[in-house]
Amino acid sequence: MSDAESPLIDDLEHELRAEGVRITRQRVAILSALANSGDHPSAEEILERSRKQDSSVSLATVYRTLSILVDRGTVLRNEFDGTGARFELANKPHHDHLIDVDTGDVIEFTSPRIEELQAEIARELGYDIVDHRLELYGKLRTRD
Amino acid sequence: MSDAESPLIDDLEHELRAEGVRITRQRVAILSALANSGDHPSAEEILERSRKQDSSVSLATVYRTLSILVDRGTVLRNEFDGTGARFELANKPHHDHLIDVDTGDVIEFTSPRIEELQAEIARELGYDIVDHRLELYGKLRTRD
DNA sequence: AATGCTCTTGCGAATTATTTGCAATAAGAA
DNA sequence: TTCTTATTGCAAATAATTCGCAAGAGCATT
Repeated sequence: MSDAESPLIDDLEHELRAEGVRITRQRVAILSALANSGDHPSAEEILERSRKQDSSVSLATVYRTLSILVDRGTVLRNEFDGTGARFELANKPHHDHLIDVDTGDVIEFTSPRIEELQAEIARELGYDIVDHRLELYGKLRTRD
Repeated sequence: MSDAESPLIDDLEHELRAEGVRITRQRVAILSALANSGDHPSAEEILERSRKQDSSVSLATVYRTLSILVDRGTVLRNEFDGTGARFELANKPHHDHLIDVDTGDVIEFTSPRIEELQAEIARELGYDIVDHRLELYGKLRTRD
């Protein structure tokens, strides 16, 4: 059993260190939890998952670390339903979300056309977009 | 000085009454506050504004009433920045929002093209859209 | 207008999600 | 190893919203 981390975690650590962010056990555990999550975990879920690697992680540290990572753009914060934020590593290309209102499942999608239209609309209104949020809430189409 | 309410409030009252919702002083005051607001007030702001008409309104009642109105589709709930919900009467045609990140101003816009694309994307993923949220966060374009 | 059944209200306490103060601890440079 | 300073865990503090409950209205009926 090696202690070797994944190249992804390794890269993130180096980037962070380069910016003067100290690499603590807890932060590595949190980054790992995020890196190993294919979904969009809440702070509470990230706490549970990172504790498997380092049981000393506390919820306050999860929040503090997420805050740093979100500010740096390393992590994306989403607020899908209004019941707490959900996070994901920002190592994938930009995408928006479709939330299944029945199951809570989150599906990622991209639409360059929509992005273009957004920029166009903002431009017409005299603005430059600094961020945007597009969420579709849907029900699985059935043929009952 | 007449006590006559606006036709809008009047209509809303009738609709609500028809659905068995009791029309209380507080509810009328809250509806008026919403009807007279061109912006997107928070629950706290709606409390202040409705108290001008009926000083007995409490924050709990504002929330309870908003909840009823949102469920009925009479009022729309937005969560722009994550610091509390903002509400607006749903008597205007559908629109999305562009939030000025510097001033907090909210500009409404519509884009039939984006709506179409959203439906198309959902359809391709096997879903029917039941709701959606599109928010653009922008900075006023300047020529400094 | 008075009655009564039921819904609504105000109040304060309870929740939920997140942030903060503080003393103890650990990173990382020397 | 040592030292300086950032980071941590814990518990208490916030912020936004919801809830329990007894008192107080709606409104359909008389």
